[in-house]
Amino acid sequence: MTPPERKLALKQLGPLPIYARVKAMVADKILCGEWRPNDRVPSETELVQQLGFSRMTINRALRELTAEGLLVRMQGVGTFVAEPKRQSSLLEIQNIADEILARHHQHRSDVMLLEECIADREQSAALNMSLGSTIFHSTIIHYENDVPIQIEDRYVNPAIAPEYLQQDFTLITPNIYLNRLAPLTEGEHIVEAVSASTQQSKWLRLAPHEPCLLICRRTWSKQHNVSYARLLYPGSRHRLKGHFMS
Amino acid sequence: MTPPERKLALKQLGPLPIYARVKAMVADKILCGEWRPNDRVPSETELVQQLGFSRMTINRALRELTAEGLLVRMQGVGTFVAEPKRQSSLLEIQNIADEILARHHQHRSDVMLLEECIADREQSAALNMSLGSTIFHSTIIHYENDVPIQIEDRYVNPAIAPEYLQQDFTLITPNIYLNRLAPLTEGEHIVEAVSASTQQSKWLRLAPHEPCLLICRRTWSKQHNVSYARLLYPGSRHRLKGHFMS
DNA sequence: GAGTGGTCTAGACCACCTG
DNA sequence: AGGTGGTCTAGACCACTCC
Repeated sequence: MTPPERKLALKQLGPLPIYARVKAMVADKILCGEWRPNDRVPSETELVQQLGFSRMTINRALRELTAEGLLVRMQGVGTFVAEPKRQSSLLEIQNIADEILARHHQHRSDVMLLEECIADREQSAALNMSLGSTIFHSTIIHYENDVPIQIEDRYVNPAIAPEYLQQDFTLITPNIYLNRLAPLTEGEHIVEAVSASTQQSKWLRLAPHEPCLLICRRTWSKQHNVSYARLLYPGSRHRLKGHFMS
Repeated sequence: MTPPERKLALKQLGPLPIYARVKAMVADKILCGEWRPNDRVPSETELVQQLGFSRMTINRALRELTAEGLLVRMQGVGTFVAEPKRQSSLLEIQNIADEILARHHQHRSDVMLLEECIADREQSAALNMSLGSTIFHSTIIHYENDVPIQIEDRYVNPAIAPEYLQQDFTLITPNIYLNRLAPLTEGEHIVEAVSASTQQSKWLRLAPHEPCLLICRRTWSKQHNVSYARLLYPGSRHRLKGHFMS
């Protein structure tokens, strides 16, 4: 690709700021395997010439990718693709339907809500969108042998999954559906213990004051923020387990 | 402090780059409590005038502090001190004292119990010892700035740490002590949400029915099972966070 | 409209590494 | 010496929020 074409391609990537588009381009080459670990990445000067943006902008893109662990930089030497990180089983994104089937139990889900909504502060922050954007929202109850085991509240970036509201989530979980559209490359979990609301208690058939495990999971596909899920489990019916070695 | 003095103070901070010194100054004011959560931080323009550096430099400092979670910024509104987060990594075995010190807070612990006991079914299974073996047991409350944040119930294999009962665990955490004796090579976490007992509620100063996060952690050193810890956190005062890439 | 943060530029100087 | 990343500046334009 000649420099002007490359610049054009970057410009077509959407309304993202330039540094973000440069990040996306570089991350893409790394994640799709075109640039392999320990490969040398073009220098800032080269990218300035190739892409036609100022060095500060290129520098910001590469600096942030370094902070995110995709690149390694050495002053006086150059910029290189980092070795991929190890992953932990505790953090595996598991599809709840598969998890239940693996226990040889039956999985069923009820879709309680499937709507367009306006992102509030928490949701917009989690999806990295501006406050008041239109996003998709689903609320689904998952059952294991007819015992409710999870309430899945999911907020989805409509740019990634424009047909989200037309899906039948009793047949396919949002997790699987989204993974087909945009294979996830990155995720973040926050786990905490909370009390359930009255509505949630009813849906999960909880004993009074029964504690719940709340897992807030944000997922990315390449540089795009795909969805934000709040998974609520009855404390008595679910645990998270993880194993690691050093 | 007048602007010239402030700039001087920053210059004396050492050979760090300017943006890092600005970060340190701002972080310092937040962590020492001079700027409290939700306080407004001077705008970029104000800092440019007060400190005499260019706006790009100030911007980088504030942007990185935002990424680190110390600040929250809203376009058109301003920059504010973020609510402190109490969270730890899902992946790493962290020593709670270090974790608290990393937040620039004070750590203190009370030893409530330090005894020899007979392993019950759960404990013997966790330590892979026979039912009825003699094991060591400690119960310690950890405080962050005098707020109780964790009850650590730990069961230890006496073969690995014969002097366990003679230690002063207000000076060194069991975690560190054991790690020195037998560096851990393997671990397992089980995370769940539970209610606290009456005694635990009292120790942690919990509101009625406040849910808690329970982390049961087994650790190994080489082939030897070292200890089994049950870490109980108030749900409102602690989260677990994990990040991964594939 | 005034103030805020978000971004971008064109140039500059420096420390560092390698030939 | 020449290329690399690391930093800094002075100015600019924009989108956003609040009054």
